[in-house]
Amino acid sequence: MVSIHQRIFEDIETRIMAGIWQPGHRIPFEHELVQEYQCSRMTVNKALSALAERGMITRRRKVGSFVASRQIDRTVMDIQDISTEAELAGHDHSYRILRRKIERLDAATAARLGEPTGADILRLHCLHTVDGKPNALERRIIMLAMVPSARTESFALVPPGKWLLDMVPWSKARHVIRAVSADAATARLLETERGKACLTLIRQTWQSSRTVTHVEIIHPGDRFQFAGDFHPTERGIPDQPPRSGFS
Amino acid sequence: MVSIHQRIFEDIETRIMAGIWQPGHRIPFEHELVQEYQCSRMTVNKALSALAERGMITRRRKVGSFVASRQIDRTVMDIQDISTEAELAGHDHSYRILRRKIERLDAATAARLGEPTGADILRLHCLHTVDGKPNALERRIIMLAMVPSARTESFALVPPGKWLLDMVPWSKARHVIRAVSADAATARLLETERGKACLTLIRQTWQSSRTVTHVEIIHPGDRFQFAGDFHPTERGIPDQPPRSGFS
DNA sequence: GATCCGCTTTTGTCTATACAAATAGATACA
DNA sequence: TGTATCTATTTGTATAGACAAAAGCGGATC
Repeated sequence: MVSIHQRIFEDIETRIMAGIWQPGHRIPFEHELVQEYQCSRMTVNKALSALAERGMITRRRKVGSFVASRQIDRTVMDIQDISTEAELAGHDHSYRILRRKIERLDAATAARLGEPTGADILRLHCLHTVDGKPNALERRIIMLAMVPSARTESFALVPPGKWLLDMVPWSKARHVIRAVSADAATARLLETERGKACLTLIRQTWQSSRTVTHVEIIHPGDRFQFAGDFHPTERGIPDQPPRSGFS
Repeated sequence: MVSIHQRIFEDIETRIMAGIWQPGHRIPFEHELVQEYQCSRMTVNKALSALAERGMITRRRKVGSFVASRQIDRTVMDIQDISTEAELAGHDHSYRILRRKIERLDAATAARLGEPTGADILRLHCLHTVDGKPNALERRIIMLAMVPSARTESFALVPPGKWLLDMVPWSKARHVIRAVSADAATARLLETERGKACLTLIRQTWQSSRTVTHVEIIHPGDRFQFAGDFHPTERGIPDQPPRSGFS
């Protein structure tokens, strides 16, 4: 069920994480692990290479492999975009523009975005469909001062998110995830009941302190979730490489 | 000077970074790359495995390898223990144990966790309060085989999340965020209406390949959100961990 | 003592082969 | 028409053997 190289990896990882093998400790040589696990050197090598890749150990020819310096604990999660993910997973994704209008920023929205009232914007509403079912409602604001070419773009062929990625460099993004109950209009579009729990992702993207775009993506709670794995193995490389006489 | 697997890795990486191969694009099969580079499949496999490890491509048997989604769609958020998070944001946090019981894993839950039925567990339910208002309902399962000392711990002084963080090393965590409607019991505890949209964070933590704990934290949608900043770096985890908190 | 040379150990890479696991697609069957 | 089974393809894992590269070590030489 669990492969040998994975088991070796985990055995060593566990000992490092549990502090049984402190930073600087020499890990058994490949040929010793070959004896211990009764497998080939390539298998051991794969496990140790993976540990080195993750920065948990450092390896030096003729010297050996050593536990790297202390770990930095971080609990991080990554969030993937549903449309891209859907395509990758072999699902059918399509979208439809519900609204496309050039407006001026009203005071309330301007305050929310931290941009001046009256700025030219393009307001876009899209409905994303995965395998024939409505999966997400996208409500986007594009700052036309930052992306003038959006003024004439129809977004008929390329979804706005993808188009913007290719078009505009960005330097910062802020994400907010919240749960909201669907209002009547949203529920109708997403083909769900009113009041249904929906997962909303809000993303605002800046290019050097000026907003490029602000997007709100609303998913029905029963059709979407964010998921991600995390390995707490960010380890620094030791400043001075360990030497043979390390105690 | 540069090894073959490294060259293959870099060739593909370059094409992905330059956008020549867009997300979703199929990467040549291993046997095709073997032909192209005139090397063995193991060498190609090493390169592609490394790309998959880095999250630049996804691989599926019988199907092939594909360019993964763009980095902006794989944003990173950090998720902390509730009490730590509340304290950081300058809020007053307290909690109350609603249930603390040693049980055996039933078949359904066991399957969900990927652990054997009948294993000894500690089931813990906590209600977290922030600034006097119920903020989160925590439903936790601790595998007693992995954390024997939890059997006698009362969790009266230290919240279970924090206690476990200090107590048990972990090597992998999986997070899932979803939106759910509150059932009657949940709504009553969280002092909200039934059917209210709630944000649920599910986290399963492993040490090696064995589950340490599984926790479900349910927040009322109007009192909580996840938020995080993200700055683009090279593909991978950003230099500075983003923040997360209330607002 | 200093320098160079070669020996040895350990990791790094590569090959050719083999079988296992997953699964899309085709085929047979109820 | 739907379901079960088979087949072919692709990735995943493992092996045994080989040579290369890095580097510590000791010895020979100046």
